[in-house]
Amino acid sequence: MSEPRWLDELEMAAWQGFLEASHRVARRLEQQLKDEAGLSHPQYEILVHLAAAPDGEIRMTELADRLVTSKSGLTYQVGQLERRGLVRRRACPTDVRGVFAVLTDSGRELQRRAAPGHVAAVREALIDVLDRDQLAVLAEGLGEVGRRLRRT
Amino acid sequence: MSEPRWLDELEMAAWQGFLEASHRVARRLEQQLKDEAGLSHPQYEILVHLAAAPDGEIRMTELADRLVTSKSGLTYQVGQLERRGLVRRRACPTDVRGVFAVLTDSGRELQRRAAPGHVAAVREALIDVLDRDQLAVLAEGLGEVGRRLRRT
DNA sequence: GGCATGTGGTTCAAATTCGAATTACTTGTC
DNA sequence: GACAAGTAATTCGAATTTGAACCACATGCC
Repeated sequence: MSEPRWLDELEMAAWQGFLEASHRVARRLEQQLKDEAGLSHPQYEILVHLAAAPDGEIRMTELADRLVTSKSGLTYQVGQLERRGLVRRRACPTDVRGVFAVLTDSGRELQRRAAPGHVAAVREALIDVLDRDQLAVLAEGLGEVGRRLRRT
Repeated sequence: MSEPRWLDELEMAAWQGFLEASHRVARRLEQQLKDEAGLSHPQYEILVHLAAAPDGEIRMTELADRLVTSKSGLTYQVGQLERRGLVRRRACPTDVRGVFAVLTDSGRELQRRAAPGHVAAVREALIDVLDRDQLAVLAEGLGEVGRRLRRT
C-alpha cells in the first residue's frame, strides 16, 4: 500500500468547513422545525417531496432514495405521519407489493404553514451567508458530489 | 407577516445540492469506517480530535462543542471507546467536576491505521470531485456558515 | 407452467441520539 | 464566609435509525 495522499491545507479547510456546516445547519433546521411546526426534518422533507409530486404520492422505495434514508427508517416515519393524519398509504394497483405514500389535505396544509419559517431558517443559516458565485459552486460542485454517490 | 422570500432556482439548487451531498457523504464515510476500522464516524472524529490535541486530551464539553454533538451523546460515545480501551477518562486537577477524555496508545494506533482509508474515502466522495476554486468556496463560504451558527 | 432469483415493504432487535433532570461543584457578590 | 446563580458531566427515558431477517409477490428463463 502506497503512502496515502493526505489533504493539503485548502483541502482540509474545505472538508472541515463542509463537515461542520452540514452538522450545524442540520441541527439548526431540526430545532426550527420542531419548534415552529412540530416536525422533524426528515418528516418535513417527506411532506415537501410529496407536495411536489404528481397527485401528492410517491412509492415508498422511491421516496426513501430521494430522502437518502433507509427503507425501514422511512416505514417508521411514514407511520408517524400517518398516525397524525398527514400522510396515508395507498396500495399500488399494478404491483400488489407496492405502497404509495400519499399526502393528505391536512398534510399539505401543514407543509404550507411550515414552509415560510423553514425557508427563512435555510436563508439565515446558509443561503444568505453566501454570494451568487458561492451558491453556484454549491449547486454545481455539490450537485455533482451527490450524483456520483447516487450511482455507486 | 410578509410574503416570504422563496428560493430562486439557483438558491434551491444550492440548498438541495448541499443537503443531498451532506447526507450521502455522511452515509458513505459511516460505512467505510465501519467496514475498515470498526468505528462510527462520531467515534473516529473523537479519536482524530484527541490525536491532534496537546497530550491527546480534551475536556468533555470542549470536545462536544467541536464535534457538534450533545454532551450526553458524547458521554455515551466516550463510554463506548473507553470500553474498547481506545480512550480513558482523567479527572481535571483544577476543577473537580471536569473530565478529560484522553487518547490511549491503542486509540492512537487505531486512529493511525484508520486514517489512510478514511482520507481516501473523503477524497473519492468529495475532495477529488471538486477543483481548487470550488474547494476554496467550501473552505471560505461554508467556513463562514459554520462560524456564524457557532455564535448563535 | 414451474422454478430460481430479485424486488418492495415491514418487522425486529440493537445501537444511537437528544433533552430534561440530576448531582456536585465553582464563581461571583455581598 | 455564605448564598445565588452558573457550569461540568452523567443519568434517564423516549424517539429515532439502521441492517438483517422475513414475507409476499414479480420476473425471467427453461
